[in-house]
Amino acid sequence: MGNEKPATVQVQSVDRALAILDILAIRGEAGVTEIAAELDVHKSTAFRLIGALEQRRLVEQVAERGKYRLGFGIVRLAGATTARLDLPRESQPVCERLASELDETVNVAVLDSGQATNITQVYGTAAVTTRNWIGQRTPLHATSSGKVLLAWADEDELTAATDTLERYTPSTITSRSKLLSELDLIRERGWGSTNEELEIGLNAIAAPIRGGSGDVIAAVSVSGPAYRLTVESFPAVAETLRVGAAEISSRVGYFGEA
Amino acid sequence: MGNEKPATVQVQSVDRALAILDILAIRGEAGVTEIAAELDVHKSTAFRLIGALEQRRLVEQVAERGKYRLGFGIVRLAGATTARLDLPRESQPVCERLASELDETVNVAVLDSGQATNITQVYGTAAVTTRNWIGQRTPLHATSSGKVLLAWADEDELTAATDTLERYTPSTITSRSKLLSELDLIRERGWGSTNEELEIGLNAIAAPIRGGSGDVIAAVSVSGPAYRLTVESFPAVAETLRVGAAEISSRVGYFGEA
DNA sequence: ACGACTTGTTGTGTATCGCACAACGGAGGC
DNA sequence: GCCTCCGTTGTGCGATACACAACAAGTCGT
Repeated sequence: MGNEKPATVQVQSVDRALAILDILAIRGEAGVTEIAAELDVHKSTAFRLIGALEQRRLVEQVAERGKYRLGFGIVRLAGATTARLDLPRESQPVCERLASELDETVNVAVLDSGQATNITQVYGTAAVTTRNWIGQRTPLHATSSGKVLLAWADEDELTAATDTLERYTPSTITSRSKLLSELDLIRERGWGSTNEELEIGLNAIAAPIRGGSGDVIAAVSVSGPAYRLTVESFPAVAETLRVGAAEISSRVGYFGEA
Repeated sequence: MGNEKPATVQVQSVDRALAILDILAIRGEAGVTEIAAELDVHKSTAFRLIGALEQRRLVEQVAERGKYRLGFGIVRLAGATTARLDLPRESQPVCERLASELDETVNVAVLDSGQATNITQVYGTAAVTTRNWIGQRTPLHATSSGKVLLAWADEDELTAATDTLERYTPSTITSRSKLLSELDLIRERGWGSTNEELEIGLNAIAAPIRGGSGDVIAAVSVSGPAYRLTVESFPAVAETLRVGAAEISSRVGYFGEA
């Protein structure tokens, strides 16, 4: 955790405390000794840091002298953020309808420091489904949401994201020029897709969600196994998705042309 | 901000950083100098602390060299919390229906370190309405939600909350024995109310929301001006609210008797 | 029932790091 | 063009975060 040197000067103890939040987000719950090991600090250090988070209710103890988990202070802070929190809330019912209609997993993701972060997820009814993506970050060039977010990203974000393109499957796009062509196509037709580019057997389609100012602020996607979500079905599924994306956009304040 | 001595030893810089999150939650956005003044630290100190939060995406800068606001890292952490995040999400549609049906502001609040914290709010249609409570904390003894949460609180929470009872209006209950009697009545009939106890002209009614284990985890309330939400209307409104509370309870996993 | 082990928690001295200070660059207003 | 204010940066120093030692409590095996 501490082996990567941050780009900017930062406050070590604050960074450690925030790392604890990430650890608890990933693990659900964890004890002092576990967290100390993960942070590579003494357990008394971890204990004090957890105490500081506990004081502000960002962390709470599950049981007396037991494990810790994220506290309601996180939700309280999230509740106080700007309308961007509306996105998970407003997209939820639309995602439920899309999941029901398309019978596959539906996600909403936002661009967050060089990766796509999933904030909403609704499963289809099939037993064979995708895993839980919420809170997880996925590479931009190898996901349908990521490509859509890149298609409307600013120059800096695009440059940073196309610096190195990691290959995940034989189908992953690792050529910058090929990726840029694909982004042109996405902007033109209004949707993006991946065909076994992140994972063998996994396909996905995504459409842009716009904010009040018309900028693309998120992407809604549907994903599923390639044998169900076939390439031939992409245009039809994309059309349904674009309707849903337009509805989410209007719910968060975008009333322009969709 | 730093004038109250915390009950437990804590990490000063971590506490300051978390205080910044609270400042940004309250103000929406703030600059370095503003935050420094609020924390009573040098602006370079504030700048470093903000930088540490920015590194972890809990804070982001609105514009280059400009003000800061809470970042998407908060939502990502919130998205990773346990089912308790479901409460805002699951209560939203029920609150919308209740607001439509009762035509007053509907809130959901949880007990959070000696106060009621509002996590969901839906307005009625009237032009005369209440202000936004989300993320804000209200005193337990002077709000309907607070009383309901107290009625089912454990002994420690109850003792702490009834230590000093601040008077907000001539009607505020400031007698501990009188408050305890009121809590008995609330448990008996299943709802609580305030009649101009927090603010002149403001009335409210609340009902308990139960979690999977049957414990009371939140309260749903309706509030409005006293001339509309009259004391005579309380029992009927309370009944509607209890139905809504039961529905929210079942949505978050409570299937016992309601 | 008891001993061993592990974990959470606490007191404390010290070295590291958070801090304020001084200074700079940029933006905005006059 | 100058002044003011704010965000940002480099740096020395003392306050605080840290590890260490130790203790209390819970769990498990015998």
